[in-house]
Amino acid sequence: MAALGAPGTSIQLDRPRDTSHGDLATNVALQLAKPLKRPPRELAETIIAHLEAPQGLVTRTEIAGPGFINFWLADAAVVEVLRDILAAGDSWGSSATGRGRRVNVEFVSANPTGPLHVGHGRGAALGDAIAALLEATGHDVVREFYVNDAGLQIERLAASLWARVQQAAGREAEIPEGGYHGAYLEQLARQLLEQEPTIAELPESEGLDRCRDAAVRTQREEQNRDLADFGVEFDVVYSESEVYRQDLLAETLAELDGRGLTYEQDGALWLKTSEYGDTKDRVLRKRDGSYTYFLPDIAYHRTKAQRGFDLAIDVWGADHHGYVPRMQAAMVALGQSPDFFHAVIVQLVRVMRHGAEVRFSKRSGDFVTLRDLYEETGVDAVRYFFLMRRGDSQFLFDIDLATKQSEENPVYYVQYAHTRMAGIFRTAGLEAAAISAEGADLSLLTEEIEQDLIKRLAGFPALVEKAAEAMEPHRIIAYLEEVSRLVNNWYHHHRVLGVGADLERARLVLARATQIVLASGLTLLGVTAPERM
RNA sequence: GCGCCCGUAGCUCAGGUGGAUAGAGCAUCGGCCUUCUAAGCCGAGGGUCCCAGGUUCGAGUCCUGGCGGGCGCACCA
Repeated sequence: MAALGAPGTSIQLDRPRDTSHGDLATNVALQLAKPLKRPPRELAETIIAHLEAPQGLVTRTEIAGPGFINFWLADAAVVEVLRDILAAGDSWGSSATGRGRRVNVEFVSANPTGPLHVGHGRGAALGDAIAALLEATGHDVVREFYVNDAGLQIERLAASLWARVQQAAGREAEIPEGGYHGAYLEQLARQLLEQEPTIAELPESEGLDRCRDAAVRTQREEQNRDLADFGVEFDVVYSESEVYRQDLLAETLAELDGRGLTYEQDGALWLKTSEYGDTKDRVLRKRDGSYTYFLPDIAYHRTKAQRGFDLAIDVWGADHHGYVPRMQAAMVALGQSPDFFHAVIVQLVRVMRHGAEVRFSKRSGDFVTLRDLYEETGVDAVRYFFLMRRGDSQFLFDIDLATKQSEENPVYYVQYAHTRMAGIFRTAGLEAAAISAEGADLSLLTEEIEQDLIKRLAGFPALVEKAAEAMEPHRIIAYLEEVSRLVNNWYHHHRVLGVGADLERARLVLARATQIVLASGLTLLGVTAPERM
């Protein structure tokens, strides 16, 4: 660069989309053309003339198009990565870029007022995969579920159940305004009455307490079962009632006040969120003296910092996206860095069944639950489907299609590629984990498809880092499908077993490396990597 | 009215943070099973990347303005 009169220029090497443009390419000549006032192709020639590449690494360079410089790597150099993959095994793809960073990933956090629906499922799949990606990049991750077990909704739930208990005892009672009509409360009421026949005689306030506890507990248990069967487990379940129990509201209020960020107006207490990017200030304490739901939420997120997390990620449904700026503002107001709080928005899932959109409403008691969905189509398929698309893209889950065509589901395509590798080892009587690259002559892997496949496998760790950084698990899916396409093609055209001892040995290494990458990728997504199908 | 997200093949969607001829799956059409699983492979057709300007050597990607869709705009949770 110095020879060109542009010392200190950083050269960025990219992997071209089109393999006919080489293994690596740089556009540096195009970028320098203007400041140096020289034609880009001429610059490219000068650059190549001054290039000092390690012996035997680059086999060919080319100036292409308007001035791209393309490089081809020697096959023998490409192939060496297979030894690293086999040596690393399951940890291939992991890195330490996030070491020392404590991350709290909060997701699902469904109100304990009913079973989980498909929208929660998308949040569960996404949150769990983001957590897995962060773990793979060395972060110290806690998966957290926040329970809104206090507040108006819960009071309505308790009142609804209490009414059901009264009805079950043969008394007149009505579900209150805005209450819950689902059949599960009738069932629970009968259950409570069976366990304790006199429960309906209790004074109302005591009855409501009992109903609240029973409803929240049974709903939480059911949600946990639904999630566990979906393959999602939480490290911490944090209750809103805990925020009240520890009197964190007053503490939080005092801290905000101490920073001079609150003021009274119209009899209410406001937080100056507009000073931190929100469109307007928000009320913390209403005119009637009660708190808004915003304050306990701030207090709760404040605990995440107090509990030692460096980063708090919330996976929220799109119906809450308008809430992001004020929470962001509140955290900054409390002295956190602007990137302490990060909301990942997941669009609501629309569900299509029998050609019509299924409307689900908790209060009417008519909805498609997450469990319904995965019992019908399988956990692997549902999780894969939820992660195929970016979280913020709206998408339509057609149950009939997912069920009817389950055999053509893309998840099976990737899993099948994995089982094919397992099948090779099974036929050869080999234990997959025992396959080693030691002493194998990998230079025999000269087929173009083999070289392409190896180059893709080599890119896995970088991809995991990017996907983790962007919190976008769907990138893993796109990658896995590409690797599967390559390996299925390879499998179809080239045999591994019975092609001569040395070549067989080399190809077993490639098959094993591919299996490792496919299994790692699927695991990150929470999808199984079966040995047989 | 204001804000956020989205608009890419018949359908569902990908397209690192601006690069070369815009991709996949499904659907359609045509080939391929005596060989490690055909849940597969090979090939074909299919595109005004919503529209109009702008920035740039280069725009699906960035900026502005429209149009269309979703969601949100409470001292409700």
